[in-house]
Parts: sequence; structure tokens; C-alpha cells
Amino acid sequence: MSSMKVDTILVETLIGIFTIDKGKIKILMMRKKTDPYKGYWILPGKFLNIDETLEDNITDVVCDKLGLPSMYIEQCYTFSNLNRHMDNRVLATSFIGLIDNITLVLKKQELSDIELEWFDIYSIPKTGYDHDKIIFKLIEYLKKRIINSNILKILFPSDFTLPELQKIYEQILNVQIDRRNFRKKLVNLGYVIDTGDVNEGYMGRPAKLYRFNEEAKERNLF
Amino acid sequence: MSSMKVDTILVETLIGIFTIDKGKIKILMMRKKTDPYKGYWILPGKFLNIDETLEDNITDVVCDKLGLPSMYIEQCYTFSNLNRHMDNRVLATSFIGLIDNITLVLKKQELSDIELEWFDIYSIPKTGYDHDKIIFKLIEYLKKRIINSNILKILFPSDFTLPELQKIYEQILNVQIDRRNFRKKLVNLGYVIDTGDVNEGYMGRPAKLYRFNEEAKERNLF
DNA sequence: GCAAAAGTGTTTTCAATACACCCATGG
DNA sequence: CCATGGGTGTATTGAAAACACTTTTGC
Repeated sequence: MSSMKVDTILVETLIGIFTIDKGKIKILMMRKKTDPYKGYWILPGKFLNIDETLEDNITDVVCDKLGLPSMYIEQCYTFSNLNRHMDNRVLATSFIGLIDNITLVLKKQELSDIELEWFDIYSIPKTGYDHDKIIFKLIEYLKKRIINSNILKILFPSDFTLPELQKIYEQILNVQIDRRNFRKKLVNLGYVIDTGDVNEGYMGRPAKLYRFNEEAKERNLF
Repeated sequence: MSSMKVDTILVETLIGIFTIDKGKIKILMMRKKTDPYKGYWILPGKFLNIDETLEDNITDVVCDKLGLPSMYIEQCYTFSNLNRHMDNRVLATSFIGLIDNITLVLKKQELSDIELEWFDIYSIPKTGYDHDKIIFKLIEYLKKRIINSNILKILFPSDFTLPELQKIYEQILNVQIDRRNFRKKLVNLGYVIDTGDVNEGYMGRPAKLYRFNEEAKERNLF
């Protein structure tokens, strides 16, 4: 545990894992148990070994280190500021991961040695290192992707209501959307399909249930 | 010059520099003078030193190694396949660079120790390493960017005709565009401004000269 | 006057936006 | 019956796409 400076460049991966929990989009963070930044929150990740790709490495982080099911992942950006870490020179390649809450709850293993918590993307706690900047970039990346693709379907694998889906778009993009126009767009462009079922048992009129159309071609929304 | 395997991970940068030469979009490649891949064409780049960021490093490549003026650069993707290099483990962070031909010709220095050539983006020569795959990804990235931003203005710093500009969109996107609709879109969205001048001295009717509107807000074209 | 290349206008279709009222359920 | 939340329709505006003829120059 010395602070001897290594004269080689190290590479780490970092992942922002997003899920939807009770209608809110959340990002998973890990509480750091050792100095530096002890007690601060950081993105999960680990150093790259010589015998693994960045993608293999981040899959390991997800499955082995975090005890989560394997999930959809995209590479985002590589950060290389000189002072990212105190003692060593460390590059960080960042990823987003998307996992639906049902799979998450079913398949996750509780690991006792790490402290994980899901945070609202606009209420990020005090972060260690430059992870605040990295999270900002990951959220910007996610915004672009939900506009120019239909990756949100990963977070909605089963039936959902349009108001639920709309609230997620509104949270991520940080805008207000007209309910009627939202419905028209998603349905007319063929992104979602009416299942014929409704969502009963809540206050107010039951909402129709939809699912994502696997055949829909990706378009720019908004 | 041994082939001893180093047990650390190295990081290199690679850049696809694009310019427009006689109405064609071109990418700059470098002929490799030593084994492995002697005589093959590769993207310019170099290994990352411990005291520079990826962006500093790639700027050095452009200015010092290639003798080109400093230019507009964006990071694209980090490649980490295990077998990218034969002897060492080398990650590659790739960039695109954009430079207009006028600045290029004015400010480049001829360096005798490197062999550079501009290639049509659809006629890439035999490449060393995995640079063919990297070039493919860089071109895909460039496609996205010319659709969702106005970065093409970097390649057209001075007056240009709409047919010239259209041909570049057509080449990069690999599509045919209707002349009338193209003009309507670019002019109506405020991307380009009529300078009042015309381009005389060529066959056929002289074309009007336009320039990019610095104030135009970025929109999705096509 | 002919070839080459550029400019222009109209129509149709579709998406984007703005906006207000009715409906189905739970309590 | 009322509160809650969801569903629906219309009108306007603007962009997208398809399409053919005219204009200006060089030779």
C-alpha cells in the first residue's frame, strides 16, 4: 500500500449503469472504502489487465465485482488528464450500461464487500476523482442515444404504459413533452405497439400497455 | 530492436485526417517504412507518453510528426483487441482531424523522413494492423457528425458553391441528393449565406458563392 | 447554337406543435 | 360524486420528397 509512483501508464474502465426504478432513471455508484476519496462515491470500474479487452474487463466489473447480470454496454469516451489519479498516470475508458429492473432484481447477487447505491441522475453525491465530469459526459451520451436510437427498449423489456415511458424521456432529456404529441410520435413512427392490455389497479383511468416494436427502424426523435 | 514482450499495456493514438482536395474528400495515410507491415499504409499516430494527454499527444503527431498545421480534432473510439500488435499489448484511441485545403497547403512543412498520401475514402490501400477497421469506424463517425452538426464548415472556411458542398455530402454519406431540395434545406435552415458573388470561369452557368453561417444553430440534416 | 452546369418553383405528404375536453377507475 | 390520471382530435405550420424546365456561360 505504498504510494510509489509507477512509471507506466495504467488504464482503467469506468461504467455508468442505468436502470429505471419506480419510474426514475438511476445511475449506480459505489462507495469508496479506502483512501484516497474514502467515503466518496465513484463509478464502478477496475484496472485493465494485459490479457483482456476493455469490453471484457468491463463485463467482469459488472458480473464479478458488482454481482450484476451481464447487460447491454456501449463505450463512450476515454479520459486522459494528467492528474486524474494522485500517484499514477491512469487513463479511463468510460462505458454506459443499461439493465432493466426486473432482470436486475432477479439476477443480482448481494456482495458484502461493496457498498452500492442507485442515485437520481440529477442528484449525484460527492464523487471521487474526476467522476463527476465523467458522469456528466455519460449522461450527455445517453441523451444523444435515446434521441437517435431505440436503446430505451432495453430498459423497458416488457409491457409499459406511455406515461411511464414519457416520464423517462422527460427525465433524461430534462424537458417537458406534450402527452398527445408524444403518443402520436411513438405510435405513428412504429416505435411502440399497443398490446391490447391495460394497466389496472392504480389511481385514475387505467393506462394502455405497449411494448417496443423490434422491427421499428431507428429514427431521430425530438 | 528486439521483439521482447513488454508486460505493460501501451497506449497509442491514431488519427484520420480529412481534407477536401479537388472536390473529393480524402484521408491522410502514412506508408510504413519498417517491419512489421513494411510498405503498408497506416494511420498517423504515436505512443502515448506519461506526461501528455491523448489530445496533446495527437496534436504533437499532427504538428511535429506530420508537419501539418494544428487542426480541429475529435476523439472517436478506443480499440483494445488483444492482438492489435504482435509483440506488445497496445490500445489505440482514435481521432478524426479536419483541415481545409488552403490552410493545409499554406502551412504544411515537407518532412523527408515520412511518406504521406491522401486517399479517397472508398479506395483505402492495404493497411497495416487493424487500421482498416479503425478507418471504417472513423468514417462512420464522420458521417454521423456531418449529419448532426455543421463541422463541414471547417473544410469550407471560405466561399464555396452549393454544388461543391453537395458533392461532399454525397461522397461522405454515399447517397444521391436532389439539387433543389439540398439548396432549399441548407438555405432555409440558415446553414449557408449567399455572398452575392459568383464563381466564374468554369464550364456552364456560373454558380453562386455561399459561406457557412457562424450563427446557425446545429440541426439534424437528412 | 450547342453542350455543360447551375438556378428555380410547385405539389404532395408527413411530421411537429399547440391546444382542451372527455373517459375510466378507486375511494 | 369527486379526484386522479389517461385517452383522444383538430388545426396550423413547416420540412421532406418528388419532379422538369429555364438560365448562363464557354466554345
